[in-house]
Amino acid sequence: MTKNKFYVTTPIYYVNDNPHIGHAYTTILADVLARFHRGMGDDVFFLTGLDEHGQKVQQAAEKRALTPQAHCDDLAPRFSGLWEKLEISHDDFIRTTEPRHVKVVQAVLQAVYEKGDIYQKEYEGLYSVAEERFITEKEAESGQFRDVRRIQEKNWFFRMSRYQERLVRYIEEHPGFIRPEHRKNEMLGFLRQPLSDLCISRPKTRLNWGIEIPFDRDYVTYVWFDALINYITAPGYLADNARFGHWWPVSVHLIGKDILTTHCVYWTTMLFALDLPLPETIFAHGWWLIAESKMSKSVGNVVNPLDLVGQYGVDAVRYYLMAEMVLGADSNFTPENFIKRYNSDLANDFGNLLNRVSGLIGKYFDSVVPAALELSADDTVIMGQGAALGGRVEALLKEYKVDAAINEIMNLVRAVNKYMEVQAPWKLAKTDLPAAGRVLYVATEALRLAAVLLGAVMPEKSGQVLDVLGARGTGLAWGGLKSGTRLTAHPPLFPRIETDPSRAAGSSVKGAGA
RNA sequence: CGCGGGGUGGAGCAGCUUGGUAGCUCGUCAGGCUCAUAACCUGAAGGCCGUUGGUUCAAAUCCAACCCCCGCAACCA
Repeated sequence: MTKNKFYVTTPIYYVNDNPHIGHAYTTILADVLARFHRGMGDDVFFLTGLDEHGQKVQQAAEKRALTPQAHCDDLAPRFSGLWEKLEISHDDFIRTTEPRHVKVVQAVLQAVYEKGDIYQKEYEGLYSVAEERFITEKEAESGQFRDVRRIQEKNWFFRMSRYQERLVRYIEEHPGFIRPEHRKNEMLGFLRQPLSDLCISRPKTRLNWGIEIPFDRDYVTYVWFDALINYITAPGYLADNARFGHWWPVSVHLIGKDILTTHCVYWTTMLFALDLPLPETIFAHGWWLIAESKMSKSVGNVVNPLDLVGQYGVDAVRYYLMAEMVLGADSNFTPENFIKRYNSDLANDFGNLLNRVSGLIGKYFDSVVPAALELSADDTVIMGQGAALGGRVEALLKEYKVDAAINEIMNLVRAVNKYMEVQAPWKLAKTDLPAAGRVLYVATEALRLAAVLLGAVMPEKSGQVLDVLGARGTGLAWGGLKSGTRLTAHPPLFPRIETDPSRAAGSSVKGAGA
């Protein structure tokens, strides 16, 4: 069996930003894909990190009377800490101020310069001091930019226009390159206009918190040839050829739809200039729309999904974000919606199923997993569904249909609940104990498979289920659950969130499995 | 005519490529079961598949026009 490699990235986030649901969503998505691929036995490299240069960082640092580096060092843990809390399993966390990155950026600039793809010219345009960038006429008209002035400045430009035709051809010849499909069309539409060259520098007089351009010490490079390069720095470009060759090209860059052009045009033409293969896939997901509560302004209850982590656990939030959003489309977040999904999927279907089987095995088999000899036709149906699940989930994930993959797993859980109802092992136990044991084995084994697959989405809760079943580390083949294993006691996996105040008051959830 | 995506029972989605009983989850109503976290299972109600024409024996599915929503049009996940 050959190991496939899977290299996944998130964008590097701007260190000055406050981490929010968007950062978290992209990163959790990357984590789920990484964990799924690890589970399938693939060789995985999962990269995330921080963009630490730029004027905003410089200004913020000045305000705090810190060096920019000290400022970054102080802010970086806001992200790395959140990732720890969200159970993110990245393999590398790159910061653009690290020497390994600075080296690569300078080498890349030098190489592209020598190739003739970087040149200097006088640029005149409208500049927004507040936004730290040149803006278009149209943007200026919008009136959304403060401190707009027309300035002239010599800068270095990347000859991006040169690669336009080649890029269009590449996109057309590689259907899976830009996803979802409509984003590809968007890019092709964008590329119908002539592409101009990309300004990649800032004079140090205006900005010095950046990477110095090796062939002109009066300038630093500005964002593109800094930030985007991180995707090749981390896997070892120019530092470790064997390692880099193993990982590159990246399997998928996960991005928000707002930075589509950056990745599909700027980054890819940079790669052309470097004679490197393009990413296999650039996937742009949608945004979470946080519904403003029109009805209860007085309460001011705009809930950030991340706030729910403390209350209901990181796994529940990860599950919700992954199951609810159709990848690529926008989604609405509401607390009501979250509670609905939590209760119906996690508490009622999944968590409760664990209670059902562990309770019955406790009652009739002294908590020892019974044997399953000679499966009936009904048993075989469940077994077949369970055994096929891994393949189905894998196929859906290859299409980036995370919500559908999760639904597929939940379908097995629902089927097992139904199977239990039909077989009624609590009745069988009174007349035919081995038959009851057989049913309970089949149900529990199917639950185990669901838990293994859900491990990518809910690492902690999945682990808890597998611990109860004494099956941690088992795989996707039917039969991972061993007869004779003693189940351990456990509290309800996902206690219901009680929304009916008449019930919420006094009724505490009784500890099951005890 | 700038380019593109979409309009499917109360909500969110699938189906459209390769026309032929409109499917899933949630919600609602009724029943069943009683092992379980008032959970689980079954059944029902609810859709002229944006509008109008066309092709066809037959269209949510193909074609045309129109209406509405959204995205992109050089850097906020």
